[in-house]
Amino acid sequence: MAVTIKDVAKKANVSISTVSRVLSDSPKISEKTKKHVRKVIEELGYHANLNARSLVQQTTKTIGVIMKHSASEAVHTTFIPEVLRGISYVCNKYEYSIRLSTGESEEDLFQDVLKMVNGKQVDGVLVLYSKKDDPVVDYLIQSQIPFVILGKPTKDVNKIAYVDNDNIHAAMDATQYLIKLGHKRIAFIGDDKKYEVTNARLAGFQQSLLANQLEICDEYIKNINYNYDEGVQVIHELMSLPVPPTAMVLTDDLNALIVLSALSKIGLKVPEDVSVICFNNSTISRVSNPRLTSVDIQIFQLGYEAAKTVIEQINEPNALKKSLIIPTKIVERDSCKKMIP
Amino acid sequence: MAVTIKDVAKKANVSISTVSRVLSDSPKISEKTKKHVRKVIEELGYHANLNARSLVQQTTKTIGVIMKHSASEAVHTTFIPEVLRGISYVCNKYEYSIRLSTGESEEDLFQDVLKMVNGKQVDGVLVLYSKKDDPVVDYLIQSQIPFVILGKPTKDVNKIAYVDNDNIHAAMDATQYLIKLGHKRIAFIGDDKKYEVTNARLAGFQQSLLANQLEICDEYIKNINYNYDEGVQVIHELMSLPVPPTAMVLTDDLNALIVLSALSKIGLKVPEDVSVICFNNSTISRVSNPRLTSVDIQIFQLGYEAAKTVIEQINEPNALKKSLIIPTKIVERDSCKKMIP
DNA sequence: TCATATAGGGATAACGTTTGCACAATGTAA
DNA sequence: TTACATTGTGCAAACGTTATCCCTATATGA
Repeated sequence: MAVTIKDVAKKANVSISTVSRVLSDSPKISEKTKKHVRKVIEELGYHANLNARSLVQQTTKTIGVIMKHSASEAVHTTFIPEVLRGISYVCNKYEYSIRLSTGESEEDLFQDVLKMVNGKQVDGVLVLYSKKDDPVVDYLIQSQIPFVILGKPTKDVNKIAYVDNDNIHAAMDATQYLIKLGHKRIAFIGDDKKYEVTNARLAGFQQSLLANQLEICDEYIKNINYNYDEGVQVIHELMSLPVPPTAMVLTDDLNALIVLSALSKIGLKVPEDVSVICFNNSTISRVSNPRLTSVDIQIFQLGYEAAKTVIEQINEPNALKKSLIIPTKIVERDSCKKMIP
Repeated sequence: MAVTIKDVAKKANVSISTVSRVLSDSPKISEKTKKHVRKVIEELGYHANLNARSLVQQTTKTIGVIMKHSASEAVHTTFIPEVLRGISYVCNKYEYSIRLSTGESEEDLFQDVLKMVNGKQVDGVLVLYSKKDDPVVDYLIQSQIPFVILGKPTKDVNKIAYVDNDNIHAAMDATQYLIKLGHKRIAFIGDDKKYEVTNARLAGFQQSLLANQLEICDEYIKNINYNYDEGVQVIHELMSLPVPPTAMVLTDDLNALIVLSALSKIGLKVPEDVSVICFNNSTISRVSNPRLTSVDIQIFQLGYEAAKTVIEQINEPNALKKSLIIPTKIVERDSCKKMIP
């Protein structure tokens, strides 16, 4: 059996209250006693049982991190490790730990969240995606637990704390970037339409075209679900159009990698024949061939701020549900080229 | 305040023991009472406090997953999401949940493990890497907690349960594959030498050369740490050798992607000028340009089996510390070519 | 001298469960 | 009728902490 506070108390010849106070470095205990108790703790290799502590303190020092359900194609993205890195960084700093959702299907995921929250296993929750009619978010609101969404909520925007990029603007910037290079026929290739990011970016793309009096052509709007064959198909459709696009906006760099390959397969060169700009600026953008001009959404920072916001919400549950917009920046590399008129 | 078992008991006019028994579907309770209590539970929206349960049952139904420390470059790999997917799958099935390590440095990581294990927050631990002189593993052994390593332990192989590929053999296969295509000058580019995988693969590579009476040339052995510039540098060094290699074995497909770009940068084509085979067969291999011939190490399966083994160890702590070798398979794509003599 | 702070630490009631034991009510066998 | 299982339920002791209240010296001030 593990060594408990009682064992320490007995061996140190003090009460368990004293040991507990030493643990929390209470000023009510003399330095002498502290030193003595600490020595015994050391000797016995004692470590507090955090479940017991959670039980009485009604707090777990743990946040629940909800990823997309694991059957989703999007979990392959380099987004996950990087955002986790940002979250870890903060959690480590504030001495919080992470409980990860394991749901395979959306329903599993929901049950998982239920268990975490109702089971009092977490003090707050961080949802790494945003989509319409998400039962998870509805439940979180109702449960009153502190939580933040990484992404823009689809409703109750004022009641929910969130951390996001301004994806509409970012997409406008990206599109504008291509337009400035002289491109007029620009395609948009998104990923999973279920999630809000994709919609926001599409909206930005369209607004930018409108603002520049360019025609919005439905045939230029596609999506790929991180699947090679699908990518080949989409590129085929796009490039065999009577008037094919000369540039593309991609919402993810893994998809951009696919597009790069698909274009090469039909003998088209980037950026000579087609310019490509993508979102995320993850490692992939930096190392592909050609290297991708990419909208840096600062994934680490997103995770960092999101985690920080959750912890702040936990510590001040009645504080304003503030939302944070992380700036984006276009990182120019080798995948875009000026149109020769 | 949250609704507790007492509230349910009161409202249902039964004792808390009865409610508890209904919760665990004990045969000692009549169907009638069960139905009634369940209805009350539903009405009140009651859900057991899992901390309290953990405390009395001395079990958490949670496993701790230890990644490499988050400052490590390797966390960018597509390995993480995929292995997490495998782990999630199993955890979900067995109703376990995941607590993730958050350590940024190696020391942080160690403290994190200490906290998890000593704090009784997990029933078992899954270590996602293997390296020499790892205090984490030493501690896990000493603490007697069930744990498994994903990778080959550097010592105490018989006392530690692990799940791994046969990396030596896999590397031999990969090398042999190139040799069969007629290559005689083969380079090896690993990643972080700190971890055991890299060493095993290097060993396999060298053994294969030996077995084929090919010279092992130190200048052909390099490594890249998921960094573009480093990759460019390494490729430069390699290809400006008096006798440059005609083929390469890479230990990671993200690194292979870098190599692809670096080669292209100096005007060399894959597979025409240089053949490339890599490990992991993650999404990247499938979508790069050219698509990479890759050793499929079955990442999902690794995660799946590792998690399953931990849970088995938890349920039967005295069972043999069995180890599992997940088979590998070369997936042929477009990055290797027969040498024209 | 007495009254009164004050510092240091002990007892004990929570926290929300599970579970071994006791026990009442009912059924069954002799 | 008595004795004894059987079935269903309640009581209360754990689990390992924290936190509130309380007590006892000793020091301080008048």
